[in-house]
Amino acid sequence: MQPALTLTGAVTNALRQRILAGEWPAGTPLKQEALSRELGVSRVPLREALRQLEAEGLVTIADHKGAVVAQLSLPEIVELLRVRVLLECDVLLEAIPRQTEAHLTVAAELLARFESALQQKDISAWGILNAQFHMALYQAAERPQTLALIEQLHNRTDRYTRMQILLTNFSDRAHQEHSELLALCRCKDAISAAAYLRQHILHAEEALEAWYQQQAAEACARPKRRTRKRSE
Amino acid sequence: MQPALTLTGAVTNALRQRILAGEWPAGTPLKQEALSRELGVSRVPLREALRQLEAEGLVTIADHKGAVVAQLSLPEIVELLRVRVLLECDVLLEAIPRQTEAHLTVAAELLARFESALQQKDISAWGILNAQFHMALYQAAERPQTLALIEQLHNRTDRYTRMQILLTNFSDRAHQEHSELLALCRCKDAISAAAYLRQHILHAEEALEAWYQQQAAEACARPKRRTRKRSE
DNA sequence: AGTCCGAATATTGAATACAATTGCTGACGA
DNA sequence: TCGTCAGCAATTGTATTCAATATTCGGACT
Repeated sequence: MQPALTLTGAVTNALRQRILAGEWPAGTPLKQEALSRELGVSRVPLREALRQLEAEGLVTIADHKGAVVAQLSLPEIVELLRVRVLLECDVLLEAIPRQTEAHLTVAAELLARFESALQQKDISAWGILNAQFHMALYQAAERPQTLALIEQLHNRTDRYTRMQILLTNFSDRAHQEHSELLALCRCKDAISAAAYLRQHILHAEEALEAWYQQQAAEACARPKRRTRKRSE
Repeated sequence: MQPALTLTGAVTNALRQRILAGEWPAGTPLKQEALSRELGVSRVPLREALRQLEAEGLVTIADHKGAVVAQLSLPEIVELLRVRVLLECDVLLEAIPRQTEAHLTVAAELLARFESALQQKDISAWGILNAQFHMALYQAAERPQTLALIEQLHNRTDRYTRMQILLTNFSDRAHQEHSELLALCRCKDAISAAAYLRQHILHAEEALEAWYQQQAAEACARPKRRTRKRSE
């Protein structure tokens, strides 16, 4: 994930990171001219980066209208989380018997940094560390293609699950669940770990649904509201 | 999937279709100048299309070296087929209770065209119809995100499963399995259908493994062989 | 006042032009 | 004979320029 040798690659990574960090809310237009000037490149590599990110599901491009940060509806998020349950549980089952102490140490390390990020309310760090912790658990499965798919799913869903954590004060629960998950991996109880992981993801889904309900209620109570230009 | 309003979109679709049709073997270099001339566009939209296809897993781009048609090793194919088992079975379970007569009719139609394509040894049509048949069965699940993921997985794996079918004379078996699958959907036996689908995909995997073994043996027996330029 | 139309502006799409990198060829020397 | 390295050709990467489409804003008309 270093700067990359080509500008297109560098821009792709930079944009991906900034989107994942939540710098722009979902739906924010990504103007080619403005972004390319800001990044100090021409529009050509920027456009290529946007195409790639579109295929990754992070931005949505409408012909002749430009790109916006991808937006997921609640049913869409639920779908993707369900896919994550299927893939991540399967991979975890294969990973646990192969996990060495080294793997677990890496995961524990990430979990510690995750906890400190939670305490400092460092939202963007949270999302990254959460994904990295999950990935660390799966690494031993040695299924790179599947892991890449899972990573893409995280990239698409983490912005939303993170939002849920932040707004529902589930930080404690999230950390506790991660700790328990790691413990189950340590004692090689793959079945229990997979079941627990399933619940972990489904909990996030439930909390997110509840939050959406509340959000919808608020939006309904207050009449519609126009958004104005963002300042440069 | 019509010509698309922008050249980038049109080129993306055209290249995707030609790759899926097997026009170029895996590993074939896709020269920008040659392809853009052939398609009657400049290199700009072509490059954007290649980026998108790379994110879809259909081509591989190496910096400053160009794009090649994506190539999967046997373990990678096995991985992706396993993911397909997980996703497709899950979706099928949800689809069957919701399938109407209309859904089943569409699937039956595709199956018939699939059969005729098999008889005519129309390889490229085979692959498309196979994927479309599977998709038709899942349509009723109303999980568009998951279906899109499954479609991408088909795009990446179908070239290989098709090859396996062609070279192992499993055409009869493939058609028979599809018929049986459709029958199980008709009698709303979701559990059996999912189990059968699982076996269906795993059969393809086994046959493919066998073929790879044989292929490896041949390659080992015969010394290496240089490939020359393709004619324009 | 409100709505509809049209020119001006902003933004995206694509082609051309230019720069940088790769790899090929062949001469040179140990 | 083999390796090495200079220089050229081929290819990709990026910037600039031009064209097409969308949006905005102002004014005329109902």
